[in-house]
Amino acid sequence: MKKIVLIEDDSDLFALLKYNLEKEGYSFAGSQTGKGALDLFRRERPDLIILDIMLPDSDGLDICKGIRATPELSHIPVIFLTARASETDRIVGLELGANDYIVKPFFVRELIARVKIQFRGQQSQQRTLKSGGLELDRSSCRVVLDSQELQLTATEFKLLEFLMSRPGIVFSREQLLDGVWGHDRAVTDRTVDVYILRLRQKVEGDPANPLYIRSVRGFGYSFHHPEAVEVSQAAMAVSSTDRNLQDA
Amino acid sequence: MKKIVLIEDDSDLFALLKYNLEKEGYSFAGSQTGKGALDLFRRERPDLIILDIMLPDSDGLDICKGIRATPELSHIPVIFLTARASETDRIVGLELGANDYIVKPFFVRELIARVKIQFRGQQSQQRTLKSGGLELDRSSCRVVLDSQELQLTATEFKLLEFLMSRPGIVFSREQLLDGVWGHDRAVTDRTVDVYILRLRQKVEGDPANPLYIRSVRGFGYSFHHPEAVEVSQAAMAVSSTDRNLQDA
DNA sequence: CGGAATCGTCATTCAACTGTTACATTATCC
DNA sequence: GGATAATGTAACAGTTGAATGACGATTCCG
Repeated sequence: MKKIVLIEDDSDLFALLKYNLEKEGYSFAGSQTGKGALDLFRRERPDLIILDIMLPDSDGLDICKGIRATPELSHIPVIFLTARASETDRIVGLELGANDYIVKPFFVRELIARVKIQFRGQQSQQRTLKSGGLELDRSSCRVVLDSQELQLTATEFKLLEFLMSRPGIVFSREQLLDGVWGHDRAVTDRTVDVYILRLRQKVEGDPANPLYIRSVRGFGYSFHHPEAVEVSQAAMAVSSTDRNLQDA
Repeated sequence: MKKIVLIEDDSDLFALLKYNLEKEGYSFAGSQTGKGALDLFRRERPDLIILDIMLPDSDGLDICKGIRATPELSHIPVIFLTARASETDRIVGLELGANDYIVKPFFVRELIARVKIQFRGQQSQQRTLKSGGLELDRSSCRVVLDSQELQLTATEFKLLEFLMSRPGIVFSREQLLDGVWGHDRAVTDRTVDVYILRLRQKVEGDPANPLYIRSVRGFGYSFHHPEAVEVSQAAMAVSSTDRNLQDA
């Protein structure tokens, strides 16, 4: 369930959007004042922020700057909401790091549509993730290894899905806990190790020689990148020229 | 450089956008007719498509549907451009898979800003650092030298990343300890020497003649500036020619 | 209710990494 | 050239980090 936080001082609009967003199935939180907005974000860890620019007590642009400057918030998409329609206002808003900019008055359904867009691209809408003999189907929550179905638990599945959807990228235990267990977790980071172990026991033919899940000492874990080999081969073609130069 | 393809029948607007997008440094292609648009996309493989909805010969919405239905194109972001401003039109456009929707008349700078948004996130920070045959990938924590992967420890990696991300700049041991080990370190500054040594043993072909990591006596260490490397390689190429000449 | 599956934690083990030291080597200055 | 300081290098002992097996707690399900 995606969580949205709204900062909007107009009570009518606030209620209207709250109603519609909740009806769409989003988890909702909000405030009618800009004061303490950043603290609210840190507490709620929303997946999307909708921000009125003109607030009586503070400037939405400043809040946005604050979001982008806070490491644990900087990745969250921001949609600006405003009555200002001048060119410079729009540009400033967008260039400040907003992901979208909606001018009042607007259609609620358009806002909903634009909210959905922010969530679309994030999850590589692929229904199935494949790598080598490993295949994960999101819609049926099934994992198949070499045409043999595996029995994964819910947590194991989510962890594998998280890793497979971002192949090659190394995640710290912290990031994995955030992504798989959720930010309001109460879980030790060592737990990740254990789940990686359990996953490997099911997924890897030889758990001692992991083919899919890589440990990166001091950093975390990553899923094997399918293109890693291709890339290094391409690099070889190029760099051989360099080597010839040096050899000469 | 990112490539953008524009489908827009209005000659004035087409020329205006072409001019501005190219001025922004984007590679540009386009057509003033909707016919054959999908073929154009398949040929050009753009990173972004800007699509007028109202075309004399075809419907932009259909083209968008076609994009989303074509596997090799489906991931490409689409921005709709249109004079239609009714609610249903906007919703349909957005829900059809468009990533943004701009109503005419619009400000060119706003369009540019919205184009940039589509590309943001993809390259929030430089993912890979390159210099000569040395390549460091931040997201996968990998280092490749002349197409051969190196096994670096966490500290070695962080040190190399620190230096490579600021090529040419000389850092004192103090600064390196702050940047790599953190402010709350309890580490002797001679430790830096040892890690530089270990890095050189892995990174430099000939540790006695460092190509990448330079010692600056009395000050500290620095990574070779990319241009400096090129120059030295160029010099090497020249001198080898000389040698060959003399040998001949 | 009972049993099984799942969850999260803990303690242990071992290999790898870390940081220090001592000593060798090199550069710099007079 | 020789004294001196800075850097390079090798070896070491302590520490850390990841893999692993075992354990109690919780949830699920009949």
